Amino acid sequence: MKYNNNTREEKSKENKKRIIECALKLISEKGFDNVSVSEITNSANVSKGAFYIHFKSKEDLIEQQINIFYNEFILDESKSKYERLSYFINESMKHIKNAGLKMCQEWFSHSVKSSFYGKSKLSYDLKTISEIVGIEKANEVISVYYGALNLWCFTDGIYDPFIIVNEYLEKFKEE
Amino acid sequence: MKYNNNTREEKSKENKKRIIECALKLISEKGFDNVSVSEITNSANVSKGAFYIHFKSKEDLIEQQINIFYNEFILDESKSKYERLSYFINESMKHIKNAGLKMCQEWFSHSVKSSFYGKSKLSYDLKTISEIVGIEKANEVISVYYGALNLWCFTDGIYDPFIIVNEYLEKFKEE
Amino acid sequence: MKYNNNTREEKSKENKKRIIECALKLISEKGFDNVSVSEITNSANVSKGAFYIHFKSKEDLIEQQINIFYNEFILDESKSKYERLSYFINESMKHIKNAGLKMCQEWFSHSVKSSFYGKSKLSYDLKTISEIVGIEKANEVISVYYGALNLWCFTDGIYDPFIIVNEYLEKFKEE
Amino acid sequence: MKYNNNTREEKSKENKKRIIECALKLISEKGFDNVSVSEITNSANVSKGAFYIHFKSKEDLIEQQINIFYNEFILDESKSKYERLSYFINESMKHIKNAGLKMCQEWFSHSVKSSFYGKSKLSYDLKTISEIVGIEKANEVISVYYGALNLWCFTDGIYDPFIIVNEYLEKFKEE
DNA sequence: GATGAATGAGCATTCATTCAT
DNA sequence: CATGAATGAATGCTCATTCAT
Repeated sequence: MKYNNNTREEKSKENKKRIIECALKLISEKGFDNVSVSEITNSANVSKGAFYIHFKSKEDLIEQQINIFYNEFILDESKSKYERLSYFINESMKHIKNAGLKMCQEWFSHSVKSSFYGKSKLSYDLKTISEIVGIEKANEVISVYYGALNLWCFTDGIYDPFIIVNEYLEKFKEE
Repeated sequence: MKYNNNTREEKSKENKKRIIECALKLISEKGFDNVSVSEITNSANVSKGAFYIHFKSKEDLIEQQINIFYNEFILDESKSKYERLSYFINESMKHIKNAGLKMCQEWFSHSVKSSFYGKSKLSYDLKTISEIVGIEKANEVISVYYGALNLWCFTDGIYDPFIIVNEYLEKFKEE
Repeated sequence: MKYNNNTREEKSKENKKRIIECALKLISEKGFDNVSVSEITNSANVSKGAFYIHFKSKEDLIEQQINIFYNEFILDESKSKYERLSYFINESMKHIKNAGLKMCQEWFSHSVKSSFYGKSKLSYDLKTISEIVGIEKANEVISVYYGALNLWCFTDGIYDPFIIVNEYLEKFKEE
Repeated sequence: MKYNNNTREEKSKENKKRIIECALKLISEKGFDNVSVSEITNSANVSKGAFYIHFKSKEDLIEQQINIFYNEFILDESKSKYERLSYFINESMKHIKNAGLKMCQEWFSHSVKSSFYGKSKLSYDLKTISEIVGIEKANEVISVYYGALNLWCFTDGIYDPFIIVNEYLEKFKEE
């Protein structure tokens, strides 16, 4: 009985995982609004009903997943201000670039309208960066960081956010 | 005869104007995707068909209007680098803030996915700012500028883009 | 479990059957282009969405049904050329007359524009008749056969295709 | 005044002529149902209203024009039965082939549903052919003739109606 | 006669969500 | 938990026709 249950639970988790994987793949290819629940469930080889077992709604999926951008970085307090700032932002950006241009565009497009999700990453970034450079400078750093990502998205990948951000970060070297 | 013609044309133009006004109002309240053509025409008191006399499609409306963010500024060459940069960016931002937070969010959301429209503003901004501070610094300035607007959008208006950008621009005072 | 499944499946099949029945009835009364999906689903007492579970599109319905005119006949090789030809064509015509004048008109109207579906019946007829009378005569036989059906359609049923065709077929008696 | 009137009338007639020409061109390219009144008037460089001065409805246009297939042939009584039959049918078919495959498909598609127009050509053909070969044989001749045209339409022009019909007509040579 | 903006019913199709099985 | 048929409101868009000018 327990064994069966475990199997069931595992299958269920696998289903959810597969739904998420397929959904993210499709969303990053076509954009959230242009992917239907049917497409997701077909591609994940589960029923439409299964989707609604794991997610309250289609929105819920993206809201659960958008945290892909919101990740924990362990900051080593022994490093210099510049090193920590650079580490945090570069790691974050690697993470974002990894998810792909389309996914980042999707994230901007979505977050900009629905402040809640933008906020969850934003407030984490703000908190982390504030701890390093103080609250006054944090807004500017965030601006450059988000602005560079924007440029990357706007130009369909032509502008490299790493270059812009790291050039800007240079000025924290001296401090 | 000519007069009559004018009246007809004028009525048509008024209709188009009213459609645009109502559309922008609704879009800035609810977001482009959440406003239907029916809603727009109902609110503008014209028939659905009338919409398609003036706009090729629903997309066409926003694409015609989104240029609101793309504005020409004549820069006074006698001023200092800082003054010109500050003037250009602050005037642009005024323009954008005037259109409203929702409209700016809509613009980000739309532009980030369809590089074409983003590009038309972006390339103009880039060209103008490059002329003032040189191409190397322009990317960073744009990053801060767009990033600050982003922050404004992300936080539903809590963060003031003017403060962030102008604080950043201070460093061009000395140059 | 199996039983339940059957019930569900059966209901679904019944729905599809009812949609087809109602659609054919309406189409034969008003013509394909003058029947909307709404009319069909209303008359079949199902939702509009249900239609699209069973058919990819409105066109798909007629394309699935038009095969009513394309039927397999087993030809007894021991019979004479005339007997086999007569049997094949008369059985085909019975089949077509059964579907009704309007349906046949619909079929002509549809097939004549979209060669694909006309072709599927045509190529089958051609192949079968060629096997009996040889390829040279087959075109003429087909012409008479299709022409007689045309006459039937053109005259809203006044001309009897059986008479025309069978009179023509007489000449194969001697061969 | 009179002169002006004439000019006006002439212009009006030219307009109608141009509308018809453009309409037939478009219809023969795209099919009656797929050509809108707008397309016709745009292509003819007249206003939409002008269309409705000359034609009661869109249907009215095709109904006025479909007579392209219904043409008078003067038959020389001194010729043989075969010669007259061959002349009449071949001239008719030339006429039809001239109008184009699409137009003929359109004619079949339209006539088959609306017996009236089909009948006008049909009854003329029937009358003429009856006068040559007698009423008993006329149906068969018409069947072959219409059937061959059908084959031509069904196969998108692959089957040559002239060959089929003329081969069939051979048998009237002896008579 | 000519214009063309305006109409608005109508269309095919989509899709997030539900729920009986 | 899982299924997938069913729902039906909603959507963007078309287009024959009208009519004030």
